[in-house]
Amino acid sequence: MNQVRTRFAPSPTGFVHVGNIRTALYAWLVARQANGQFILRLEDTDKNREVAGSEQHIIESLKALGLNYDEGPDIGGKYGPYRQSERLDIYTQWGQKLIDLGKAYADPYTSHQVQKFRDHAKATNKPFLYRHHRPEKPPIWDGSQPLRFKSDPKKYKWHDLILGDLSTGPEVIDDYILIKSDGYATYNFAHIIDDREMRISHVIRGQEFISSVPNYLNLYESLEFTPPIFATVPFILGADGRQKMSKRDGSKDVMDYIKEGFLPDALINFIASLGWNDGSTQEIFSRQELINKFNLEKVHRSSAHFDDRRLLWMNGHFIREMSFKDLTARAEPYWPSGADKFDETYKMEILGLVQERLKYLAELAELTKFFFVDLPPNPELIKNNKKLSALSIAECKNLLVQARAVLNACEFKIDDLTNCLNELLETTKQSAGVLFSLIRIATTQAPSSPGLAETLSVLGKQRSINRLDQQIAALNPG
RNA sequence: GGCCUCAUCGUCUAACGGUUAGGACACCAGGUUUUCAUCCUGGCAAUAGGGGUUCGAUUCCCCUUGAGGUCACCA
Repeated sequence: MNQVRTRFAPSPTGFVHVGNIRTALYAWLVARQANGQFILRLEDTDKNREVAGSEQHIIESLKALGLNYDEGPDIGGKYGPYRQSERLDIYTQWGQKLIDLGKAYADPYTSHQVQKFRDHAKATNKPFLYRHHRPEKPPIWDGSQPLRFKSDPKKYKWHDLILGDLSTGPEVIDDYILIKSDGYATYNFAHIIDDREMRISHVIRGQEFISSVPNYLNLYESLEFTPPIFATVPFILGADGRQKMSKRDGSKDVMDYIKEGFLPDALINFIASLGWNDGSTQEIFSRQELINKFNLEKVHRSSAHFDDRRLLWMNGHFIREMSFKDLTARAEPYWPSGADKFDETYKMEILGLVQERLKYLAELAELTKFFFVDLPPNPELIKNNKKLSALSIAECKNLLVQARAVLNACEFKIDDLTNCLNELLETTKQSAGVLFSLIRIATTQAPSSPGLAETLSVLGKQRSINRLDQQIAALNPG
């Protein structure tokens, strides 16, 4: 019936990490599933913590992941402005209304005095409640003092789509600050006004807010607002830490994952399944499947750990599944230096060989370097190779000389190469493990490569023979 | 300390109160004529502890333990 409208409301204090982006993703999925709207709102009411460039960075991150929003600070919308710093007069009006209702008052204490109250509470191991110090005759609010909510402590029971039925006693209700002495509203006030004015239907946010909900309920009542639907998403914890993932403990900027060549769809799939599952054993979901199947009520109540290894696997899976055309476009920025001197056909052949072994696109450079530059022979590669340990340098050299002769007489098509290599196995009486390792090292100077025949075929005859010659020349027995 | 939340393999997770507690990642072993990767097969590995309720508990209730959040003129 009612239009579904969800929002992502970050504060511009830096980048967006995986924990943040998950609440954004869930909100986005809920909106898209219901053909509703997804809104970006910037909670920039703390000038001290603001980090320049954050807004752009957050927008860039959402776009990179394909989490498009219908209304936001850069694109506007029917219920703007979408930066809280531009909505100050709205908060002031509602603040004044609360004063008129006898539900808000000016805080007469200095922050030093309040701190003393707080210290006392702490020293006696009691939770701090400002309302125990509520002034009897507060001054007229002139904007220079903080404006506090005059709470009405009582028990609350409410429903959370994820956590279920929740309840608290009156002891958690307090007189909190609505508008700071610098004129900016606090989150606790601003988001309630904005959610109302922006017609937000579902408030999807992290667990850190759960203990504030009863206070919000108290304010909704005073304002005679119908509360939105709540969905409280648990934390994502760091890989080995138990702490909530945050910017402090080194959690990565999602843009870093994008830059390393993690695919948006893989990232979305991975993040969505961190704490959500449709009840089946399905692991891989397309974006559309996620939209169709996502359900807030199936989001876990417990927090999940972030495990890169699973992300790596999933990203590799998406890379292998993607069309070659898409891969070509995505891979473009990741070629090793020097690759631009080669033609597209050559690059495409190489990309075809490595598609199944890329875990993230930034690996492309390292994996394909030898296709573009002649690396100097590295004696360590032969020396450290287990299969080659039984051979002397002279024997290696001899085998390579024979290989060079046969390959030099070979057409460099896959079939021809396979035949030549098989012939070589018979004449040299070597196992494939030994012979092919040797040739592979000589022609690639890399610890690993795609299959030998494929690699040689793409490398081409001249380059391959040259490299064999180089390796042979570098092998000096004794 | 008060209040609140959470608890299945190392990790992500499945299981109308009835399953040999399933799948995936990772790891280990084997296979697909070299390596790495892919793919296939197999293996290792969990219901935090204790009480109830019940014919029967991973599942419902209570306690304990452990973990996290919150008690800001931060969000």
